[in-house]
Amino acid sequence: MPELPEVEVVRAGLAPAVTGALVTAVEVLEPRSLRRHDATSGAFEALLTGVRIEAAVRRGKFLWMPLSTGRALVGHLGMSGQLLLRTPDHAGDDRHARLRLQLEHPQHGELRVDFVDQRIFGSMAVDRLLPTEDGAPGGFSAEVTGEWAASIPAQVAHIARDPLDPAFSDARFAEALARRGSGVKRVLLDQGVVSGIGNIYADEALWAVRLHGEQPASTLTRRRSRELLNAVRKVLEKALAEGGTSFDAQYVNVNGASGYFSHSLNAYGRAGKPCPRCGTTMVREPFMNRSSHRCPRCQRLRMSRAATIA
DNA sequence: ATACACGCCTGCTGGC
DNA sequence: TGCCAGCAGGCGTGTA
Repeated sequence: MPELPEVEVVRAGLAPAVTGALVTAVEVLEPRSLRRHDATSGAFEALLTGVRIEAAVRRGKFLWMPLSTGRALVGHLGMSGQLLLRTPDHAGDDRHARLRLQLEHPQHGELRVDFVDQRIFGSMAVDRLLPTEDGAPGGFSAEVTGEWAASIPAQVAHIARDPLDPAFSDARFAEALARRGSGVKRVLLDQGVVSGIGNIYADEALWAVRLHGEQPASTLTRRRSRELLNAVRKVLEKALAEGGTSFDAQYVNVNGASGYFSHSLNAYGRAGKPCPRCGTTMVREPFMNRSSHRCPRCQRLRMSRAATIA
């Protein structure tokens, strides 16, 4: 399941191929992948055909491509989504191909972008762009000039900035933790507080700072919340560095899911295995219809402000 | 406002 | 061998 690092790898791979490209044809193979497209503004195909792509931008796990029309093509990969850059005549396993864009790029010629999504949790949509509240760029991209620069798709506007965004406010993150009575892992997964973190990197960051995911967020001292945020950044950057090395710049097989297996994970998926730090057998526990992974010795629930003990 | 349950989805795995 | 429950889990929506 792609989280921030995987989506950034997709964005970075896509950007050079789609920036400046003209959409020449659109094929909708699976209408359910357009669940988040508001058809009252026009049909998906019609809003894209003949339109130029200006850039590839990302905030958290959301990815969008500003268009010459002033709108944006927004994508979320969900659990199993991929955006694959292919040659126009690519043939192969198309069982899970949901959407297909034919592009004409001034330098690279004809290209094809396939939205492939086995579970159909992901989606694509053409959405309108709104100005950002703080006037800062809406998300991360290499290109920073254009009408779209300080804007965000309507359906992404409620998502907080991610921890790698220069405009992310560390102070507001700390305040949000201090206000919440729920477990710190829930808060990490709340995309309205901080975006880009999913189950895997939440578990990894919590392990790194020896925190129990059910530790009430409000019991963390400022110092502890700072340590947690630093750990989150470190985990995301490490994954990004590892995931970003394995794709070909020309024809990117931008695979959000496969990158995970090359990462060295300390907590996620390690139930029954020794904690890399202390050797204690790690456990898996039910959490919000999924699982949490932790070391029962390093990551204990602490009473009150004792959460400061590392 | 915050918190939590639920539905959406497919394919793989393990138990009986 | 075949069937089915369980699991993977982000996000929008609905309810309290």
